[in-house]
Amino acid sequence: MARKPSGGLGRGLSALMADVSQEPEAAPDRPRRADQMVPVERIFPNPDQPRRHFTKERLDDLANSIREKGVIQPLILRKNPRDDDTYEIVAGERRWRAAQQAQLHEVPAIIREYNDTEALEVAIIENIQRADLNAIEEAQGYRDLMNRFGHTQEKVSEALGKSRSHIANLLRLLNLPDEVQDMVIDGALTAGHARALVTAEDPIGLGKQIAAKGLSVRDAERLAKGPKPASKSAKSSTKPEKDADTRALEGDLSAAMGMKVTIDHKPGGESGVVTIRYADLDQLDDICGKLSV
Amino acid sequence: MARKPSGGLGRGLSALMADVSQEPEAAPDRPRRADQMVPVERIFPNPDQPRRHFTKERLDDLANSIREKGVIQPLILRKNPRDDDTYEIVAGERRWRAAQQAQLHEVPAIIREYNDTEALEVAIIENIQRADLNAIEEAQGYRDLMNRFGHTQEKVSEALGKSRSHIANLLRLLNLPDEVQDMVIDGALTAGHARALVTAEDPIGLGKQIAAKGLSVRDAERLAKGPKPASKSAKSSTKPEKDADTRALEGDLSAAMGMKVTIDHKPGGESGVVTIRYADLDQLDDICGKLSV
DNA sequence: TTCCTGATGTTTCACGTGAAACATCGCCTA
DNA sequence: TAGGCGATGTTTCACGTGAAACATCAGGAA
Repeated sequence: MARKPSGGLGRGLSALMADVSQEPEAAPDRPRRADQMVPVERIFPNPDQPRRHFTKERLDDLANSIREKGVIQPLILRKNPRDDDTYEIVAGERRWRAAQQAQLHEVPAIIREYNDTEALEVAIIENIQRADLNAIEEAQGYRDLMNRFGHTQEKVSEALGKSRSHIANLLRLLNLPDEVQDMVIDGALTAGHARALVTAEDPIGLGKQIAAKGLSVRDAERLAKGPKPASKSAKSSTKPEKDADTRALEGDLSAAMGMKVTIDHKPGGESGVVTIRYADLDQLDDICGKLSV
Repeated sequence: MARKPSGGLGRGLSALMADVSQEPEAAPDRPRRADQMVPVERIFPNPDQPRRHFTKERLDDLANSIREKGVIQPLILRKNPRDDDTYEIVAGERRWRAAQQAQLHEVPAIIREYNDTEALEVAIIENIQRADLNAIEEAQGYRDLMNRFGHTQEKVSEALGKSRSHIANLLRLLNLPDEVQDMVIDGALTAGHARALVTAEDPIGLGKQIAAKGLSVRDAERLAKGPKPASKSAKSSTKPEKDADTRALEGDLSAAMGMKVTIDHKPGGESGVVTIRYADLDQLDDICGKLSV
C-alpha cells in the first residue's frame, strides 16, 4: 500500500514543505509559470488527491465569500499530463468547488510542474497547513504522509516543526471509534479530550459524558483511567480507615495530654507518625517534659 | 484627535470587519471591481494609514518570497481621489514595499471604493487580522480603532470576537516602557509576562530578569507584586527558619526517644505541632507510655 | 538467541492565553 | 452632592495544547 519514497524522499519533505508554505518557493530547476486566471472548466481534480471532508456549510460559506470577492488565494495547478489544454489541481480543490458553486468562470492559479508523487505530497502538506483544519483532518494528513511516502513520525515532525510526540498523539486519535472522531470534528470534544479516550474501555460512552457535562481535559484523563479506580474513592486508596483500637488510643492520649493527638499508621507496615498539636508554649513544655523521661 | 465616527460608526465595525476578513465581502451598494494586475508605480501608500513597524528582516523575507512566487494575496486599493490614474493602498502596504524590493512591475489587487474613514478603518482591521502580528502591534491596532473612531473596548471586542478584558489587557501593554515593549516585539517576553509588569515598580529591570532566567508567567506575576515580598525567599514567608533553640530541643527529644522528633511552630503565634515518627509497634507503645504519665 | 537501536505508544502536566471576577473611574442625572 | 451606570483597569488562574519523559515494540546484527 505504501508507495516507497521516490520523488518524495529524494526531494525531502522540507523542500516540498517550502512549496506549500504561505509563500511557496519554486525549486531552482523548476521554472516559474506566471500567475494567471484559468477557466474553471479547464481544471480537474487529481483523482489521487486525498479525499477531504468538505462540510457543506463551510463550502457554502466559502462560495458566498468567493461570490462576493473572488478567489483570494490562487489554486496550485499543474498541466494535465494527458491533455495539454487542461490542468490538474495540486492544491485548492476546495476553492475550486466553491468557485464553481459561486458560478465563477475563472480562478487565479499558479502553475507548477510536479511529478505524481510531488503533487500528492504537496496536496497533503497544503492541506495540513490549513488554518481551519480540525485535529482529525490534521492527523489524517500525517498518516497519509507516513503511509504513502514512508516518512517516519520523526521526519514529519521535523518538516512541520512539531514534536514527534505531537504527531504520535494526533495519529492515535485515528484509532478512536468513528463516533468519537465525529465529536472531535464537530467540536463537541477537543483533541485533548479525545486523546484521553484512546486507551479507555468505553470511549464512546465516556466521550458522550464528557461532552454532555462539559468536563475538562484533566477530568477526561481521570475518567479514562478506568472504572476500577473510579469505583473506589481516592480517600480509601490512600488513607485506609483507622481501626477502632487506634482511634481509642488517640482518644486516651488526647485526654491524658489535654491536646489533640493523632496516630497515622502507614499501611502494610509497622511504622507511622504520632502528631501532637499544642496551643501554647506551656503545652510544648509539657510535651517535652513527658518525652524526656 | 479622535475623529468622530462618521462613516465609521455609521457602517458599524462588524461590517468593515467583513471587508477585511480572509474573504472580504463587498457591500451591496459598492460595485465590485474585477481583480487585476496594477503597475507598482501607480500605487501609493495612504498618508493617513497607520504606520507599521516593518522589520527589515521580515521585509527581506517577504521580498524574497515575492521574488520567487509573486504576490499571493492581492492588495486592497482604492482609486486615488486626486488622480484617476493612480491608486491608494487601503491594505497591503507591506506587500507593496516587498514587491518593489523584489523589483516586480505589477501586483495583483482588488479595487474598492471606500471613503477616507472607511479606508482607514479597513486598513487597521486588516492589520489586526494578520497572523504574524505581535501583541504590541495588535494592541496598537485596538488603540487606533478606539482613538480614531471613538469605539469602546466593548465594541471592538464584539467586532473582533474577543473578550473586552482581552482588549483591555493588550491595551495596557502600551503603557509599558518602550524597552519592555521591544522585548515583547522581539520575542524575549510574551504578552503574559509583559502584562504582569504593567503595574510593577521596575518593569524594565524585572523584564530583563525574567527574560534572562526564562521565568514563567506565574513567576513573573509573583515577581511583579513588589520588591517587598520579593526580597524574602518564598520559604521564609511560608516556613520561617527554625531557631536554634527549637532545633536543639528536637535533637534532645529525638535522642531521648530514639525516634525522629520534629517541632513545627506556627509563625506569629504560640501554637504548633510536635511530630514523632515510630518505626515499629514497640516504639508506638513507648510513646503511649510516656504520654500517658 | 540476545542485545541494541530506531520507531512508535502513552502519560502527565507546565505553559501562555484568554476571560471571569472584581475594582475603579468618569460622567451624568436627580 | 450622591448615586447609578457605562467604561475601563486589574488580578488570577482554568483551560487545552504541546512536548518531556518514560514505556514498549520491531527488526536487524552479532
